[in-house]
Amino acid sequence: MSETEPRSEQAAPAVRTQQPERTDQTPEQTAPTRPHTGRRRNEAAHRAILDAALHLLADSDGTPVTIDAIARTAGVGKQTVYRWWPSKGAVLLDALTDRADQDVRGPDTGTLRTDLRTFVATTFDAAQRSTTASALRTLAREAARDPHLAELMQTFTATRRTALRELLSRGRERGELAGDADLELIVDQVYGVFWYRFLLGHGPLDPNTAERLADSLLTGNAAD
Amino acid sequence: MSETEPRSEQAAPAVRTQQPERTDQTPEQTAPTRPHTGRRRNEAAHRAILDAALHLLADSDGTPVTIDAIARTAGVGKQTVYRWWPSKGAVLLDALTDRADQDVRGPDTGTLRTDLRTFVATTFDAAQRSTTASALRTLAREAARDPHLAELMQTFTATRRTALRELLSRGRERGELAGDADLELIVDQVYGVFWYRFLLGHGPLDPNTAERLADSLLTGNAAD
DNA sequence: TATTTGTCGAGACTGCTAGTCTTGTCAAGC
DNA sequence: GCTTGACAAGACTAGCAGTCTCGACAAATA
Repeated sequence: MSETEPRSEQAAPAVRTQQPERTDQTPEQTAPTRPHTGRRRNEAAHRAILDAALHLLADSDGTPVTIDAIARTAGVGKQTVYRWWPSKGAVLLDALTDRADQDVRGPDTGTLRTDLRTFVATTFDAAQRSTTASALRTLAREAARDPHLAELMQTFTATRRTALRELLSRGRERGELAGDADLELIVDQVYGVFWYRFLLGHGPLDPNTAERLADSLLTGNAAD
Repeated sequence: MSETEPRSEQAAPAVRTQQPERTDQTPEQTAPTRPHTGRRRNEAAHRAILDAALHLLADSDGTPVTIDAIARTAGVGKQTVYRWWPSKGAVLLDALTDRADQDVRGPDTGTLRTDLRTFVATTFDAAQRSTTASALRTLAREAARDPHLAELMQTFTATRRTALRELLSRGRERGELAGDADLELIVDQVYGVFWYRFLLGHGPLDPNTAERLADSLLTGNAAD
């Protein structure tokens, strides 16, 4: 999620409401740029918060994760959390995407069937990993109530949607899909099934399902 | 939702925690069945609560509907709400399904393509009606946090899923689908796309989309 | 070294909500 | 007239997000 939270070693999250580090920059005024004063940010606390959040997200069996719990687990004051993240959702999303693979480039083997099968199977598989799965589920549930978090998640999923759309687009140009195929609808069929089964858990998200889904989408939208 | 909340003129909801009306029945003991004493249930209040809930559900622009607001709008004490429904979610779901068409029998024209197109289009259309749409969205968001409500909603949606599955099953027996077609996956593609677009609102749920989706599902799962 | 600036942990506090409990009232049957 | 149970009103508890305050502490500067 580098586009939403471009954190580096010392940078603050982009979504901060106030950015204390930048108040001295004040463009248009030729204020003397004073690089930094005062105590520095505690990186250990920063890490501890993210770790605690991820840990709680993964452990919580549906029960919502509270900021109090995160702060207590991290051995940190609540204000320290709110100093660096604007809301609970931002912390949770940041914790989840912190270590996630950011360059979601879809496969490009030259054959749409292979690419799509791989993409769907990889998507299903990645979400199933026990560390991620519970955390992602909890996050999605939180997003249902928190519009701010929902927005953050949209930009997160948009990256993956785009990768899939481009994968399909390449295939369509090669004639492996009908010229008038509705790529957006195909994307939604993949992610619709994914989220539906992921959140409700009433059906499998195994490699076999991935293959069936990919193949039926190809056949259903094949060139005449 | 008569299967979840079998209310009639005098019956209490099935999901009640305590059932004051039944404490005197105590089976195994041949207690004298005393039919009823005390003041009767106020049907006007009952209706007012459901109406208020539906009204608030439809009006709320994402903001959660509170029990206080329902009670106040209905001109009713909070305890009167909790006397007849076990939780907020139960009230909301009951309000939404109160007037809904309960016999969700899928169409059966003898041709799968027609049946499926109609079913999908009807599903999309029904959810879009302005009265229902906002209420259903709010309800789904509430269900994300309230496991009890989630369970109630599952039994609600199960009826519709079954209708679709049977529609597909009939078509498969007529040879309009491959013998090994994964009906459950097709059902999930329909409802996956539906809920995905309905909740996120990033793509249309119009008749054209319904037709495309139905046709691609048929082609993608056609008999060889 | 002393001062300033800004972070830290701790925890009190506000505001909101679900759900419970209490109180006094009212209606239906005995 | 008495009992029973529904009723409106509203106080109350418990949990949570987010704010505010406090005294301690660390980095840069004078």
